[in-house]
Order: sequence, then C-alpha cells, then structure tokens
Amino acid sequence: MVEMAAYNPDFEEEIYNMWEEKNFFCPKTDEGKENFCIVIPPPNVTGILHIGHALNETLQDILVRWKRMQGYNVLWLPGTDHAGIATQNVVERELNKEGISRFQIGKEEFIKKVWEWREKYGNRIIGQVKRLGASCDWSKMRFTMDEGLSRSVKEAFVKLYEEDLIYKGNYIVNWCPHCLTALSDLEVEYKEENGKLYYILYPFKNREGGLVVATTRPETMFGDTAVAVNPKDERYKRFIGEDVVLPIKERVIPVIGDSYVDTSFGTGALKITPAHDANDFLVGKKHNLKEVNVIDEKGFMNEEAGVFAGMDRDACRKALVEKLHEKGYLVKAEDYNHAIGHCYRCNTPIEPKISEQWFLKMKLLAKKAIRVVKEEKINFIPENWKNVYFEWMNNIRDWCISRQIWWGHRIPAYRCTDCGKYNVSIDKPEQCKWCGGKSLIQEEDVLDTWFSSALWPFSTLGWPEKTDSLKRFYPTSVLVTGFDIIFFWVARMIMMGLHFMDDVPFKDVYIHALVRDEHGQKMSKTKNNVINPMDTVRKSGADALRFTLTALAVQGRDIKLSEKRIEGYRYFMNKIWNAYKFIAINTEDYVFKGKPDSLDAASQWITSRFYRTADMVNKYLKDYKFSSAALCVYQFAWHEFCDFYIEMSKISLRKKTGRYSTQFVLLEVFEAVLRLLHPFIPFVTEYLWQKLPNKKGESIMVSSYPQKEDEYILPDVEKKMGVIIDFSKAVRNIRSENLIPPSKKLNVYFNVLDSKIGEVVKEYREYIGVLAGVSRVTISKETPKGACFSQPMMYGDVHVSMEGIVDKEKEISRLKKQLEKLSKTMQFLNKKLSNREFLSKAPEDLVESKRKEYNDAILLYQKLQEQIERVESI
RNA sequence: GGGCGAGUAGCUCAGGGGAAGAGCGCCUGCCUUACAAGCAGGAAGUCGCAGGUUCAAAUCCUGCCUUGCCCA
Repeated sequence: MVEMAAYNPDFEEEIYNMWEEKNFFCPKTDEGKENFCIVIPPPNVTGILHIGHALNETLQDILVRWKRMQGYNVLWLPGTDHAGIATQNVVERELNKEGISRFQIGKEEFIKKVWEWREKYGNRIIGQVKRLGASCDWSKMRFTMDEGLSRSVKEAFVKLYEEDLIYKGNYIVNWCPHCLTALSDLEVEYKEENGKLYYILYPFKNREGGLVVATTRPETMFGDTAVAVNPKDERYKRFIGEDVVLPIKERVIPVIGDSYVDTSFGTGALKITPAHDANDFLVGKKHNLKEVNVIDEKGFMNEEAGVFAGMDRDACRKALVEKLHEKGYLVKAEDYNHAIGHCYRCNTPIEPKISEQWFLKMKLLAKKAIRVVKEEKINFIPENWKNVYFEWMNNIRDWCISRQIWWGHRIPAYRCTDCGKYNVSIDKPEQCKWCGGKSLIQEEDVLDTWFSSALWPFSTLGWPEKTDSLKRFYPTSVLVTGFDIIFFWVARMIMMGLHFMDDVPFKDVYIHALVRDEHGQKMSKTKNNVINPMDTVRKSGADALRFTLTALAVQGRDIKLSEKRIEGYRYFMNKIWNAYKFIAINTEDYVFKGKPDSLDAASQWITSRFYRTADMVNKYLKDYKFSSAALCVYQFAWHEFCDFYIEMSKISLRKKTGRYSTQFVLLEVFEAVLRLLHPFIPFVTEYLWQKLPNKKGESIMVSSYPQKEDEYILPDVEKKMGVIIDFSKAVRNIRSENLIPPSKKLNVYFNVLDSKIGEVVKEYREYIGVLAGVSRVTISKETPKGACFSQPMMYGDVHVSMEGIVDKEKEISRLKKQLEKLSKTMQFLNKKLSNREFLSKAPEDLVESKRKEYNDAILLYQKLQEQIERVESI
C-alpha cells in the first residue's frame, strides 16, 4: 500500500547531501564531450544570502544541471571574494563593540582578526547557496585572498606595470573620510539631496563691486585659487585677468576665462577649488592654479580654514555661512537639489581629494574589449545591455586601483629608501634594481577588490599556471549576473581576460533583473520588505522558491516577488507529488514486461505532447528564456498530464487489456517529466524519481535530459484528441452553466457532420465519459427528439438531454451570449472579405482561411439560432 | 542634460503585423477514491494618448504623456 503524506519539502537537505557525497557536482572529463563552464559571481564573504543571490544561483544551476544532463563536461566553479572595504568595516565594527579601534591593535593583528572572522563566518553564505540546491563543484572552491589567487593578482599587477599600463600619480580622487581610502569612480553613488545654492560676493581687488559666485559647498572656498567665467560671457569677459579677494580668507585670486563654465548656472561665475572638486582640478591644471587642500582625510577643516579649522565639513559650512552673512558677503541662499556622491560601502559623503594613487590605464584595454562585443565574440542577453556597456567603455577613465585599507592584496611595489624609485615584482627583490640599495619597503596600499575579481574567470582556473582546467574550460561558456555590476565586474573581466588570456572570458553574458518586493520597491531592511530566501526555503522549500524566481525571470524586467507567489508555486510541487501518488497507487502490481506493442490514443497523445514540450523547453533554455521554459513544463505537467492524461488513464487502468500499457506510459512519461523539470526543481524531482520502478541510474541529476523525438510526435493523434477535448469541454460548459451536479451522469448525443469525426468520437467515447461525466454517447446524424441542451460546434453538435432540468431562461441566455460573440466575428470577417484590397493583396491562404472561418461562422450562427428557437418552444 | 526600458484583465506579467493570453484575485458549482494546496465552468481588456506606414497595427514609424533605471 502506498502511504504518503502531503508534500513537505523537509527531504531537501538529505537529497543535497547525497549528491555531494556521490561527487555528482564534479565535472566529467570526457574528451569526446563538449565542455561547459560557469564561474560563479563570487558573493562577498561578509554577506548573507539575499534574494538576488537566490535568483542568480538558481539560473546558473538550471543551466548547469541542464547541460550536465545533456552530457557535457560541466564545471560550475564556486568561490567568494574578500570584499576589502566591506569586510574591513564589518570586523572593525565588531572590534569597536569591544571598545577597540583597529589602530590600537595595529595592522598585522587586525588582519589576523579578519582572517579569524572569515574562518568563522566566511562560508556562511556558501552553506546558503548549497541549501538552494546549487550544484557547484565545491572541491574547486576559490577565495580571492587564497594563495593561488593572490599569486595571480601579483602576476597581473607586475605585468601591467611592466607594460606601462599601471602608473602612480597625484590626482584628485574620490576619498571616503570614513573608510579613509580612495575609491574608484564606480564606487561612488550619487544621490539627490536637498541642499542650498549659496551666492557669495568676491570683491574685486582693484575696483568697486565684485563677482558673485554660486556654490553648493561654501566651506571649500578656503581652497579657491581662482574665479572662472566663460570668455564668451558678455557680462564678465572684461574682468578676465583681474583679481578678486577671497572673503574672510582675504587671499587674492585671479579671474580666469574658461569655456568649461556654464553661463546659465548660478551667476555664470564659478569659484575654482582644484583640491576639492574633480572638474575644478582639471581647470586648475589647465591654468596652472595652485592646489590648496583645506579638508583633511577624516573630513575636518585644516589650518587653511583659519578659525574654522578642526570643524567637520558640515559644521564649518554652517558657521561660515553665518559669518559670510554677518559680513555682508552672502548675497542670497536658495533651495537647490543636487546629486551628492556617497561611499557605496558606508554611505558617507565623498570628499574629492588630491592624493597619490595607483592607476590602471584603461583606454587601450577598453578598445579591445569594445571590439569583441561588436564582433559578437561576446553576446549580451538581453542584447540592449550591450549599449550600456559601450556607453561606459567609450567614456572610460583610468581606474584608481589603490586603496588605503588593510584588508586586501598588498601592492607588489617596493620603494627604495635610497633612490626613492619603485621596484615592482612578485617577490621582494634583494636589492634595488635602480641603485642597488638594500633597503626596500613594500607599498602599504592594497588593491581594489575588483582588481582581483577582474581576473576571476582565469585566476580560479589556475592562471598563471597553464593548468588542464584552464585549457579545458577557458573561455567559460556563460556569465550570469545582475546589471548592477556590468561596469564593476563584467567589463573589467572582459578587459583582463583579453589582455592576459588573449581570448574572451565568456561567450555569453546573461544579465538578469533585480528582485523587488511586490510593489516594485527595492528590498531594504529599513523598508522592512525584505524576503529572506532562507526563511522562504524553510517555509516553502527551495524548489518552490527556485521555481517562482524562474517563472518570474522574464528578460529585461525587474522581478516583483511576494510570499504569496511563492506559496502559489509550492502548490505545483504538491501537484507533482500527488501525480506521483496516483501513479504509485496504480502501479503497485507493475512489473516491467517490455515495451507494450501498442498504445491507446491517450497514451500516444501524451507521449506526443511530451516530446513537443521537451523540444520547446530545450529551445527556450538555449535562448535563456528561463520563464518560458519553466512555464512550458508547468503547463504540460499540470494541464495536460494531470488534468487530461491521468483522468483518461483511469479508464484503461480498470481494463485487463490496457492496464499494463497505461501503467507503462504513466511511468515513462512521469519519469521523463521529472527529468524535464529537474533543473528547475531539483529536490522534489530527485526524491520522487528515486521511488520510481523505471528509473535508470543512480540519480536523476546524472540521467539524460529529454529532447525531441520525432517518431513520437503524432499530429494526427493530437488532432483527434483535440476533438475529444473540445467535445468534453462543450459538455462541461453545458453542465456548469446549467448547474448540473457532477454526480449526475449524462446521456449525450453527438450529431456529427463528418463521419470520420463520428468514428473518432465513437472510438474514444470513454474518454469523454471520464472527462465530462458522460454515461452514454450516441452518435447520430439526426438531432435527437425531445428537450436538449445543445452546443453547436464546427464539426458537430453536442446534445444533452434536459431530462427534467428545465431552466429555459438560463440556457437561452447562455446560447445568446455565444450568438452575440459570433455575430461580432461575422461582422468583422464580412468586412474583411468584402474589401477588395484585402482579397487582392493579402496572402491567398489567409484569404482562404478567413473565408472558411466566415462560412463556418454562418453555419454555427444558424445552428445556434435553431437551438434557441427549439429551447424557446419547449 | 544623455542613454536604455516600461505602460496589455482588479494585480503581476507573457505576446510582438492577420480581431487578446497566462498566473493570482473575483463569481458559480462540486469533498468526482492522486491532490479542497484540489476539480469544473464563468465574468473581466478601445493593448497609455495622437498621428503615420499597411489590404491589415497591441505589434512597425513619429510625436506626446506617465513611469522606472543607468550615466553626467
């Protein structure tokens, strides 16, 4: 006896452990087979899994399981990245809780603490990725700070330096006064804020009056070294070359002319602060202006600010504005919204600051990287991300790669204390190659985490060693990631891959959407709308979560996710579960006796439909149409296999002759459906598959993926079953609309036009019986005598004896509704067919089919009318 | 300011030249021996607005409106 409770995903972890123990995640290395490789976008070690990761891992796992089942040598290479600033901040916060600052314990001790922290928590997210079912080869897991990858980073740095692509220079960079480090342009997030635009009078030195400049940052005025106006500006051009006096500070600065100045902004006169504004920096360079630093690395005013020294930026602004007002320099202040840059790790407002940093020259690298996408050696899916990529690449600026933090890859540059020059090499040199000096000190700065991430597709495979893995799996097949890191990561991997491997790092880039809450809001803790994937997994199972994300993963649109949605797809798991239960109950006596000689129509039909479905799923997956693929199997499994085939199988299971072949097909198709579904919902499919008597092999995940089999696709059978289904639906409609209870079995008459259809109906009337609750079917060319509900159809009419059920009005209104609809159709068709242009210009077969439609409609119309009259006459 | 999307049923979204589709929700009837986490049926849309191309436009083109995101 089959005894199974309702679906409950508690078995998922057990299944995962089994897979892992049996090493199913490791790639085969079958020389005859194609290779398929994905490197995971490394989640950072500080993190816990959020719903975006869940989507990302799910899509990759679908591809990987699909390809594995198709027989490829599949490697899904996992790992984590060290997330320099983020991790340092997390550990620092922990220390602060104990009242310790990192400076108290020093760099060495602090780094030790970070490693300890990483040992303890760094793999937390990996456990969560596993819980989702991700079939990564965990034996090859990498970490950006591990020995091999550190070696790759050094190698890459040294090479780039030797090729003159890396330089050190004094430039204005984005400085985070909280993290105390430089950031790359990308690591700054601009946010609109309500600020003020202050109009400040800078008096002329040698004449009356002055220039009024507009600024959002008055506190930087201590660093002003010029006032700029547009040389075309009639209002001001005569003042170019004169001097103004910086209020409060009383410094004399020149008025310069530069076309960079936007005459329509503010007053058209711009204060120039080369040391604290990126644009002003460039203007300053052009005009040879002095760079006066007025804000220190922690965001406090320095001695240049006079009495304001020691205040932070905000406090200084407030106090200074008051003072300017008092002294009559403040002309006005108006409300002004503008975008302010913030540190993407700690959200502190960025301070543009001049400092000495290491940069990577991008122009050349970018050029090649643009070309491979243009030449379609790399394809973005969806395609339009290509434009985003080009846009950024065409306007690329040099990449500031040095960070003044402690946690990361220390720059392999050694400064000679004797001659001051750098020796850049993988290991610390014995002596300075410039002067032979012995005293070499390694650079304190570390590299941007993204520098190591940029090497990920080949560093993880063993580069710079020429390993087998590297040979076999580079270039990788596809990269699956979110659009938010196209610049941060995707573009840089392409540049580095081309530079070091002389080949693209991946052939396809699938960019998926962001997961939002059900109202389209970004999920965030403060909004309290976060769906924690692990909570969901506990509640509904990883399969339900995966299937939901997949079903919603339509290209080019954000995903709006709600708990309810997940629950809904959990019902699908339950449906599969119950289908199994039905099959199990009905195959208890099943013993395999070979393939049946012949199959009944229903079995042929479901087999045919299955292979069509399998074909579509493969096509969709090939095009990365995850949602369509998932919904396509869903539709088949639920609405064809369960709703129709299982229902129809109930007839033949009762018969001696058909029982075996039906059991066989139930098992075969169900087993195949499980395989078709496996990449999407690996757990429940494995669990049920293991129970099937007809499974072949150790695990569904290493069985074969279904594909199109032409010999089983039978259009004729599908057509016939289509008739049966239509007839059944007609009866169901009559039944429902007239509130005839399912318990009441019906006598049905079919008045067929075509004797062939009559034969089909006759042959398969049992199906109609079980599908529509019909006890007797009579085929006749005559309309039966007596009161009937009738449903006219193109190929014949269904009549159901009213037998005492006489709600005439209800039946008439049901028919009239159809009549109305039909008359609209006829009007439309008539109009079309009386249009000469349509007849002469539209393709012939279309005209023909419209004609047929019209004729059919006329016929149906007449029949409906007759039936209405008949009912009325009762 | 520049770029890229989106606007289709109450909601979430497919579709992408031959008169509208799904899931959820809603209404009606059913505990039909796998499943009430279910079954059957039904209602519901000028496909953002205005032009244009076409025999034919939700679909292609132009403009506008609304809206989201990215970059400056």
